Amino acid sequence: MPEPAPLPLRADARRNRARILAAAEAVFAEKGARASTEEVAARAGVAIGTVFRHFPTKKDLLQAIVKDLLERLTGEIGALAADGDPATSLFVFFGGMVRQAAAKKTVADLLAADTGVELEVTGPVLTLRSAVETLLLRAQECGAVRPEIRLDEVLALLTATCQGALRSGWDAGLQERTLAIVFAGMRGRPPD
Amino acid sequence: MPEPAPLPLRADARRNRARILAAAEAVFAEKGARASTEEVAARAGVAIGTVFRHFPTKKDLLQAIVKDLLERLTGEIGALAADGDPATSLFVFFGGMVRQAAAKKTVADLLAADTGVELEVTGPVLTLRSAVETLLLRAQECGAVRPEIRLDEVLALLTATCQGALRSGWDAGLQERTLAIVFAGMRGRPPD
Amino acid sequence: MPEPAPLPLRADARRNRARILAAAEAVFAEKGARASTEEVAARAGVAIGTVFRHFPTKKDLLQAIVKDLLERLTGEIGALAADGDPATSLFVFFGGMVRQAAAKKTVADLLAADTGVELEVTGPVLTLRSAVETLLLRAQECGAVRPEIRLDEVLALLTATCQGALRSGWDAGLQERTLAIVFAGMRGRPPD
Amino acid sequence: MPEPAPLPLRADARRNRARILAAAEAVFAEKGARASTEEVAARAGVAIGTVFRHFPTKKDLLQAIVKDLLERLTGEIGALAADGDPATSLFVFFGGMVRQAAAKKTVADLLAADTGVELEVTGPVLTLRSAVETLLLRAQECGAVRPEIRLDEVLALLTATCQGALRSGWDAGLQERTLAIVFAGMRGRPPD
DNA sequence: CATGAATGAGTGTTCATTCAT
DNA sequence: CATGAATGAACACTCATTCAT
Repeated sequence: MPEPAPLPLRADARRNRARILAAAEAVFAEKGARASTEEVAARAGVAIGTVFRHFPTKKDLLQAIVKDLLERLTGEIGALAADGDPATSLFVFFGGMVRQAAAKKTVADLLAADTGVELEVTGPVLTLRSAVETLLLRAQECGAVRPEIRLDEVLALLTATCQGALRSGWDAGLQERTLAIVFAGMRGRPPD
Repeated sequence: MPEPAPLPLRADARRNRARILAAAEAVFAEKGARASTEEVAARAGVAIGTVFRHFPTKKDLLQAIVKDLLERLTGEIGALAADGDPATSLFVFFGGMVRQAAAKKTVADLLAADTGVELEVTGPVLTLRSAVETLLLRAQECGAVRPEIRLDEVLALLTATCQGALRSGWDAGLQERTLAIVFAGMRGRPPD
Repeated sequence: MPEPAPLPLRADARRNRARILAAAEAVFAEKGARASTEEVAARAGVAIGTVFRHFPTKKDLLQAIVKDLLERLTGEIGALAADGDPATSLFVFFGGMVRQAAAKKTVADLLAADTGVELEVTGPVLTLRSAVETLLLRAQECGAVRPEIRLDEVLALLTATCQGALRSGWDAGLQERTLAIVFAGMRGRPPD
Repeated sequence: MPEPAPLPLRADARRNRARILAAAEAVFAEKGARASTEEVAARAGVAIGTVFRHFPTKKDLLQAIVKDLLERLTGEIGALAADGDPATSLFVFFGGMVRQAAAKKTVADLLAADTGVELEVTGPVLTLRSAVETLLLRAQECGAVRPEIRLDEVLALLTATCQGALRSGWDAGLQERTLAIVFAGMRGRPPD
């Protein structure tokens, strides 16, 4: 098991780490995972060496971004599970994620990216899974999603739709109509 | 308009062209469009110069593969439109494509891939579109697909599902259950 | 000593040889010695193999062109020596060569070209030398060129002026004014 | 306008930059502009990447050499204009340049070379032009150069003679005798 | 003999990663 | 710690030359 990320002590180092992560998310969102590490450094306003001090390989940097993202998503789901309407929360979350995937390359692209390396983020992914599961179960309890549908299918549809939205540049209308079909499939009846 | 691919005349050249295409499809399927042209050459058992004689740039090679593939798909659809049951043909084709995407990275990955270059294959894509349209209209005529669904959504779902299947490595069961949900959405009623 | 160029027997081969030489002269005149042999073949309307059958290396091809050129020049000088005015023939020849160098890259460029290989054309060069010498001696006899000037200087000035004209793209006026200065130097008195 | 060459700040980088420039001048002087960048790197004792960090393209490297050279020449002329005898300064400079061209391929070869790319060095060239103009005007004022001769002809003769000296390998004696003729043409009377 | 496909060493250039300053 | 210069393997592409058809 890799060391659990020793937090840097000096304030400027922590600040740099954050700036690098933000820059990396922006750069990779814009240009995909093939953007060069140099560009991330430039956007972050630090030297290339600093990036590699914080993230010894490019893979580490990508993993860190994805982990951040997964945690943020898990948080959003938690909020929905606490306050949201059980019948719609799953669809709200699902739709939001797809809509944002179309804007940022990050989510879908990095989750299964064409990096040539496998990003190891199983931990955060599992957490996300169970967060989504909560939404799913609650939706099924009130009949908003057909009972035989499992978590795996929901996640499969989620990643598929994100990838599709991302890579094919759907416009807003197409996105909504496509989601409507998927949601109808999950509900087991025509869109309203 | 660039010259429409000067097909080689000599038998050995035609053989090599085919071997290169096959090798390229295999290599890019396995490692994505970032695999090197050298590797394609090696797999084809030819020297690097031979690859570039047949396909002057890497982009040309990728385009050739995609074009081949689109034409093959269009052919399959034609057959279904001729002989198949209107109510199921669309689903048969859709499912088949997703299943094959899971095996080969080619389809979805190359169609909108992270190549850094835009592949110009609009012609074959349009042909494919209208082939799919035929299946869709016929399915709608017999009530197998809800009438308000348009071609664009079908294609969006198709590419999304292929991408998902491809990039996330769905197993056969998951694939079928996911497709069942999508098909239910298109039919407007629960899966049978 | 290399074999004295075994003349090809078949008529079509001889024709091809001539077409290749003409094409090579044109191509190299236009684009310099770095133009590809493929381009020569294309311009000649033959396959690349045919070029290499006639001229086993690119160097051989360049040599052949230069030799041709030198022989043509030697011929022109012979004509001038036979019919021309002794006082002006040298200047006529000199000027003509520079003017043509400006139009064609051939002369000057190939004579000392940046080919990376030394073209071995000593024989034809010696012949050309003695042809020019005739013009020089006759010019000196009638006082049109200062007596202490030697053949080497004339040739040096000739190649220098050709190179200059060629590589720096002099316009017609500049060419004439520059030649006037050189000729004044050779005559030993101001230009008329 | 491209950024004006971000001069490196660190001492080792400045040292490397200088070594690369020196190596490039030597290599290109010896083998012409077609020598490979790799060879420059080897001669400079650095890795290939270092050359490209300092000069992002081969063209940039060539330009840097030429610019350096032009500035050095302009400096020499400035010194002559300040201290030298007006009647001889132009000839001293002209002769010096030709003599050095014979030793180094650099000057003439790179100024109008067969590089395949146009080197953009108009700025430094213009500066050099006006420096030479100073020498010319002063020489004409004291009757050492005929008044109708323009700057363009002087420069034309200069580049031509450099090219000639360079590409044909004149020996010292030939060089001097050839220059004597050119100078006689510029003075309008026989060499002394 | 002509053809033109195949070869493969070589070129300019990029970029993740290391390490001296 | 940060910096940014150095490294060098890798890549797309070219072209003189060879050789099967």
